[in-house]
Amino acid sequence: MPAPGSPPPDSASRPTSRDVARAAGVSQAAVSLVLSGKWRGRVGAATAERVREVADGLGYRPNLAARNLRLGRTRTALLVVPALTSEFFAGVYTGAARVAAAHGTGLVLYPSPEGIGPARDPFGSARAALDGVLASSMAAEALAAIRGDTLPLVMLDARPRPGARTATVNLALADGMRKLAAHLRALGHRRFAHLAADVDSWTFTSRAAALGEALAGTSLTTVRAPLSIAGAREAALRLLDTPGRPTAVVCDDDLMA
DNA sequence: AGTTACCTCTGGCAGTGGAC
DNA sequence: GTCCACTGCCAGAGGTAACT
Repeated sequence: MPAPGSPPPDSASRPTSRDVARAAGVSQAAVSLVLSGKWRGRVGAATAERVREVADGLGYRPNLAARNLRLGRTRTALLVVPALTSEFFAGVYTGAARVAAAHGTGLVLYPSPEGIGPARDPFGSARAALDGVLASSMAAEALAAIRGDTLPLVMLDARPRPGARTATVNLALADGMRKLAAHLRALGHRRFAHLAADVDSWTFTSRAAALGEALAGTSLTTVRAPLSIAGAREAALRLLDTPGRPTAVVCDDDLMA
């Protein structure tokens, strides 16, 4: 019998549930039930208390690799974003991580070095390391290397794919543009410019279309600019230097604004 | 090339004791 | 003797590395 608090002699490194079982005088299965909180009705209260005490004394921590192996899931999800230069993505991560934690799942952030292009698999075998993938402002096709055709995928701010096994959460782009246009019109603006991000993605294309529709019948000039402060500034200066310059400029992104 | 060990979890089942 | 609730154990699955 090992001294309380010290690992049994045959335990080469960290204690296992088998060590706890041996020290507590119960089966390994009973240890599993107690420590996973599913013991009521199957293990006596006194026994459960003893198992917990022994586990604490030995410093037992479940082996996550073995648990993942047994359960076939890792309680880990990956959030892929095309960049970390925008506060928007920081907000996405914070919110997603909070909700994931509330469901007992960890969230790993992966700013893809390829931007919105096809993302590489950061794990080598993401399908074995993850339970699911979340992606913000990226096309589902760009995530093929990471998720294959098996990992669940939730897309944020991306083209909906009817029929595909993919959930999509989108902003109310058209409604937002309508409200924005109505607000600017109410302020008396009649000449508009759209400082559009020079990025070929569904969200920016959709925003442009929605804005065009909302401002139909007005003077709307669209200028494309790199998604950066310097690029947007240069494009805006050019725009404001033209005759009949716009009185209101709508930007695709906070960075450009 | 085939076998074993690693570690955890869980469905199914056996043993025990109390009530009727 | 039968039924039921409670308690705890057995067996097997899962991927990979080490071993035979």
